[in-house]
Amino acid sequence: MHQGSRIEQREQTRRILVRESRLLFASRGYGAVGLSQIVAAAGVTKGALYHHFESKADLFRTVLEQVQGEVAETVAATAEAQDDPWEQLVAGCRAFLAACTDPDIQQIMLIDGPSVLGWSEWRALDEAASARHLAEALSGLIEAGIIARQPVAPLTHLLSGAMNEAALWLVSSGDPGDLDDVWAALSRILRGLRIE
Amino acid sequence: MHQGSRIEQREQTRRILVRESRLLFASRGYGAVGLSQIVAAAGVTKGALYHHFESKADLFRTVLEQVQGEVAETVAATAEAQDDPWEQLVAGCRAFLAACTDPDIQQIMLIDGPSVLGWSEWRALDEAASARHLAEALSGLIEAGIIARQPVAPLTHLLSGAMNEAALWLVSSGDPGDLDDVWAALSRILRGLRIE
DNA sequence: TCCTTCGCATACCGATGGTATGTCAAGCTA
DNA sequence: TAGCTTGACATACCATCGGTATGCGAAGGA
Repeated sequence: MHQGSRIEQREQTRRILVRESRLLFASRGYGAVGLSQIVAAAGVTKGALYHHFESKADLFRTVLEQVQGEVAETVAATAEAQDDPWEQLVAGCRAFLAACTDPDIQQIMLIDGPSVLGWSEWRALDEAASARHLAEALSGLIEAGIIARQPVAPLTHLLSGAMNEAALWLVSSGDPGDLDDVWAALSRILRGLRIE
Repeated sequence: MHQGSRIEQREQTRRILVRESRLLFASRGYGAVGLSQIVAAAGVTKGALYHHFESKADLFRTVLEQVQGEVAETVAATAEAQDDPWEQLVAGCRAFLAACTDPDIQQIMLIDGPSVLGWSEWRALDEAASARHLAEALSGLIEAGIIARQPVAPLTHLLSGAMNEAALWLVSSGDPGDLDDVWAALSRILRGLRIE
């Protein structure tokens, strides 16, 4: 069991706690998961958990940051594969929508996140991970004269909220064909932003 | 204390429980409110609470339905004051945005709702209260040839999610002038839906 | 007037998140 | 390498939580 140096052991324990709690939070929801289940799945005790995290919510925050980081990375990579700034926005939105079509990611990032951490803190984390890129893309397009000059923050949140809710609906609807319909509608909205 | 007939007394106790728990849920959030605080504020005991509701989540559901009902009523009344179907949509969206710019309503309807009841149940309640009207308005405008023919459900959720998130941001931003900016951006999106 | 019903209070329960303390190995020091 | 310190946990414990079982007294039908 115990092997490796202290910092290696420390990081491994922490990684296992994050990994197992992420699985549990995703599958059953934050409220329905007890610390006892988490530490049992991780093969440690509550002492270890509270040695690494200061509360159950703090552990959840770490998990949420990890999930948001992965989503943001995927979206950024997809967007950067495009050359044209407009195509970057479109590809990024499409990638975000696709990434959020994962029940585990939804449960942590969209459903429990705001309730557990409070909306303002959730917003700050989302801002740092994803929304900032969207806002930058939009303001770039404004500077380039592609879309009408306007404050970016409201538009960012309108689009972000639209995609979040649409992704949640997509999963609950069950019909995979709905993804095309959602994307068609979102594309129409995005296209409507362009100066004719 | 005890006065009136049995059904009057019953309904009064129930109303007080809903009213007080609504205040607490709104101000502190579902998770941070204990049943002991609720029954203390209502001047009853847990026995009374569990005589009327089968769980804490069940009580919250009743509160949520009340909040959603009030919002839906306000929105519907505002929309119906307009004659033109397009103006009804615009006025309804504006009224919804304004109604959701209330921290108490947000905490219950937008933040805790999906987490406490699960997203699918929250969606069903929202559908029954508000989203159905939005969907009907949109499909009416499609039939009238005002906006492009397309599946209504995706568009409904995109717009609904956009307004929810925008309302949350509005409150956190603090600047009341942002409401105009959000409305301008939302108006642009709505206008973009029209067939040119 | 008796008796049933029912709205609610009281008393209690297991489980939960959180804490205080104990323990033993890793790693520095001499 | 003996001894000491640090730190990564485990163990034991606690207050409070949501939830339940039971008791009780008034309302309302017989």
